[in-house]
Amino acid sequence: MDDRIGRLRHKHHNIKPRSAAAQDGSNIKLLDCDLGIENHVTNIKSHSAAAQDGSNIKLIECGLDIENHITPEILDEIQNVGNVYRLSAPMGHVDSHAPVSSLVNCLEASHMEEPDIKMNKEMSGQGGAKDHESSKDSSKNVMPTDYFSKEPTCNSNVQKLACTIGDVLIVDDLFAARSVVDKLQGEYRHHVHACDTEVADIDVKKESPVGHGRVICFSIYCGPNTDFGNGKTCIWVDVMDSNAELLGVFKSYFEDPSIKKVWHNYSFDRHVLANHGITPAGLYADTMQLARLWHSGRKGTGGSYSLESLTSDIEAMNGVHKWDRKTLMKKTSMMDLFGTYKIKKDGTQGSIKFIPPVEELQTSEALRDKWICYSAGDALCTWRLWESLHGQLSKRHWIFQDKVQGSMYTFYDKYWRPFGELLVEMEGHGMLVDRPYLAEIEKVACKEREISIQRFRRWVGEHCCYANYINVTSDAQIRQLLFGGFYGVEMCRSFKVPNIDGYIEEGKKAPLKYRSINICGIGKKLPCDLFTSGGLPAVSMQALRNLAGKVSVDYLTADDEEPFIPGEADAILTSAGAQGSQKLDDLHQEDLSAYGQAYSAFGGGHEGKEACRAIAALCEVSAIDTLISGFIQPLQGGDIIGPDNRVHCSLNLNTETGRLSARRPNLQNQPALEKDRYKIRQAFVASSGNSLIVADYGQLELRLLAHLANCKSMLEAFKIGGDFHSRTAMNMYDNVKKAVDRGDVLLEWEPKEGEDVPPAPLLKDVFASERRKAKMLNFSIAYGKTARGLSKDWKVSLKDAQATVDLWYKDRHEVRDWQEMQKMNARSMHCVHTLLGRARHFPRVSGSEFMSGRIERAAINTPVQGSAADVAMLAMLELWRNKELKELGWKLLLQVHDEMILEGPSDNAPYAKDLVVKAMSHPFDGKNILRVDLAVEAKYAKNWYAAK
DNA sequence: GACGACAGCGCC
DNA sequence: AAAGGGCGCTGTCGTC
Repeated sequence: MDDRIGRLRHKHHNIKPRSAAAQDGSNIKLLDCDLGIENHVTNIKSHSAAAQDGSNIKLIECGLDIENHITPEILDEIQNVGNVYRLSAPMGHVDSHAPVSSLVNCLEASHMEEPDIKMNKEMSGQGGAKDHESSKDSSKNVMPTDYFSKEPTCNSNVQKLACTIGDVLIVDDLFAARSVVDKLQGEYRHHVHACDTEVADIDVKKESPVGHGRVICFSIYCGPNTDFGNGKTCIWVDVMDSNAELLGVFKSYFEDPSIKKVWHNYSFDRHVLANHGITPAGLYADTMQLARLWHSGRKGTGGSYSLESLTSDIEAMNGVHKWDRKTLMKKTSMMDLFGTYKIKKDGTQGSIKFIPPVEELQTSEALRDKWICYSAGDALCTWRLWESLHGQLSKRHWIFQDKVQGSMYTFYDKYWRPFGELLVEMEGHGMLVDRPYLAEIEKVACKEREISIQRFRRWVGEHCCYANYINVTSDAQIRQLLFGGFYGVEMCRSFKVPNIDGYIEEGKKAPLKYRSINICGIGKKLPCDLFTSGGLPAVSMQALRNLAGKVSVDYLTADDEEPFIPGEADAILTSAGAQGSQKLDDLHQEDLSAYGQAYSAFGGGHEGKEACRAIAALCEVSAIDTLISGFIQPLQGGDIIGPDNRVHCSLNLNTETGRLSARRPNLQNQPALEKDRYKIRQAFVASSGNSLIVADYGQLELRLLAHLANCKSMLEAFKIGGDFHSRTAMNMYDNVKKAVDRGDVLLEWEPKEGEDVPPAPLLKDVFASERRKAKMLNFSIAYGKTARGLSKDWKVSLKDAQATVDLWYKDRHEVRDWQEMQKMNARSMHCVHTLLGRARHFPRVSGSEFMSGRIERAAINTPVQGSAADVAMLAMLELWRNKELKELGWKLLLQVHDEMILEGPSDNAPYAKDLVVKAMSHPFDGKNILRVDLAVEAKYAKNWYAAK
């Protein structure tokens, strides 16, 4: 216990006499955030006076409507004291789950530097030489709190490194290596060890460290109270070239599970070490994930989660001991240390910096010392960052189920540390991809794409002489063609395009690689109701569909080729059959309502139809294009395919809500079944003798919303089971309910033995539009979608949309109350919490009570999405730890938020599937503590498509 | 040629 | 003024 606790105790004594005066039963709670002690006080005035006398008390009012208990004058007084925080909740939610307890993290958080108000996305910029995980590591990036960055950059300023060469024990022979390992595994085995590697032969922007990258050196630091000779505390080991065998000496050390190792972005180092046959064990902490837990929203601050960025953030390093902070140095980026300007031909200094290859840094006589300091500094910085975040997270209460379960560091130990280990294993396994299949599919897709392009060009040719030059994947060119002359788009504009047929410009003798063409508007004012954020007419799929209508491109008339539908015969019947009949309708009935807005803009008739068909062809092109360039091609690319023919994406805990994200490639956005016209998911297969189990949660987020809001109607609907959206529709519309009550329609129907036709029509058929709306609302409401947005989507008036929204809330008022409460939390505490007690912090809006709608929507969505992420994580840990599944040979490969994919032997797949379902539906240490059941559906098959 | 902004789109 | 949360990736185009 440090003196901080002592001070707080003292404060607590100050309060006590006053709280004793609290007699009238009013329910105001005082919660000392740092200690979690609750008092009941009524005498607000004396309490606030206590605060004024210099003590640092936080008053929290919770579980009731504060205005009923405190007069405005008193409120003013309290708020003038400073350091007063309050939370109020609507009446009727006194007992609620998150509020009382989950304040604590908010209070901690409110002392932190707030992110910039803009919630702009971090671009996918990649960091230094080795940061596998995205970490903005730009040398241009100067953070507001970065007082180190005032130092001169570049050149040989070794002092500014975290350590000097004199601190570093350089290990480059067997004798030294063995003696160091002896100390690490002997004398210092109980220390916390920070480790870091430097890696060559990898392009972190493209390649996975699984199967790529070679360790050329590594560094270890295990605290200041060590001595590896002559007072040296840092270890740096050269394992390049002739020293490669030294790595083997450290194998037992890295694999020793009893030695507590801290890494910054463990995933990367672990995979690279695995390339050398070393399987690190003893993960004690990953400072990158600690930092995410500490504060999930650093994206907008100008910094991110790179070691450099975190160690230069005074708030992140706040937990470092005082004696250490004096000498605290941030990690300096490679660019600052080793970047040099290119010299142009004329001898002047260029403006582009470049960094020599890491091998050169390590071997160059001039740079080697600096390189060693840099590398050793990484371990040192990681250690200090761990120390700081450990200290800070240890002081934050972890509250789950209204009880303090420990600190947020406890949370890390219990969940995110093992989860981190699990994720790394999953990355290591990867998914097997059937590349020949993809190649086949690509041919067909390209052919279909070409047909649609020709269709479109044929039509364009009637309006523009450069039809063959137009780049159909250029938004700007399409916009120019369709909207030139209207909506603020100039009439004509020139574009630089590849000179495909050798056009020779005036005055030139030979054709140039590029030429410019002049694209003018088609001269008809097309209606436009979608615009980009920049105010220009949108040419997105949605916008083009509005113009084209539902007409589809008919390949048979365009070409003698049969349309290609890959896959099994039964699947063809379901998907192609439906589309086929749609086409026939269009042809035979001449249903003009199928044509979109372009029809009348072109005066109807043949012209109008042709315009619609052409724009539909363009839609087709863009749809096929995204499949080819986004999925089919990259999955075949050598960049991401490992030596084992498997794809090893990286799985990151880098989201605001605690969901996972996947990168290089993103396996979480593979086309879904309905839209997967080429069945890309069939390319993800199990290896020989194995199957995939794909297990899905049913309506996970909605179930959590029902739980969190304690919504009677929703809980009831889930309890009864069946089609949730149909039930929603029934509860929204009286006429639907009556029809159901009368037995005219069925809510849902499970065919029983000997039945093949339902005894009455189904709700989803009879009241299709009602159910569609209900379904849409079910998803939208949790995201905070407004009536305004719905009115746009549904093309109805704001009033009508609002009325429909109100219908949804009719029997779900608890949801509305709960959402209001989350918004209030966000407003007053600047944070909200998930089921497991993780916090998400929101930026303060300076000098104004105004809270942007975006923050409010995030506030109501985060507990839902984040809690679902918590449940998914718990489920994964259950699956991972399940002894039976392990013995049967099943491994987790991928998670797609509410879907788990495992691979294992086909012969026990049916049994394993049941184990998976059981584990997932009871993710809380084998139990389900929620107010709702967790529905899980699972299948097994040889590939991802078939198992869905 | 590299980089970043923008638009757009895939998933849950 | 805009008004659905959370991601990653690809393409184009302007700029340096």
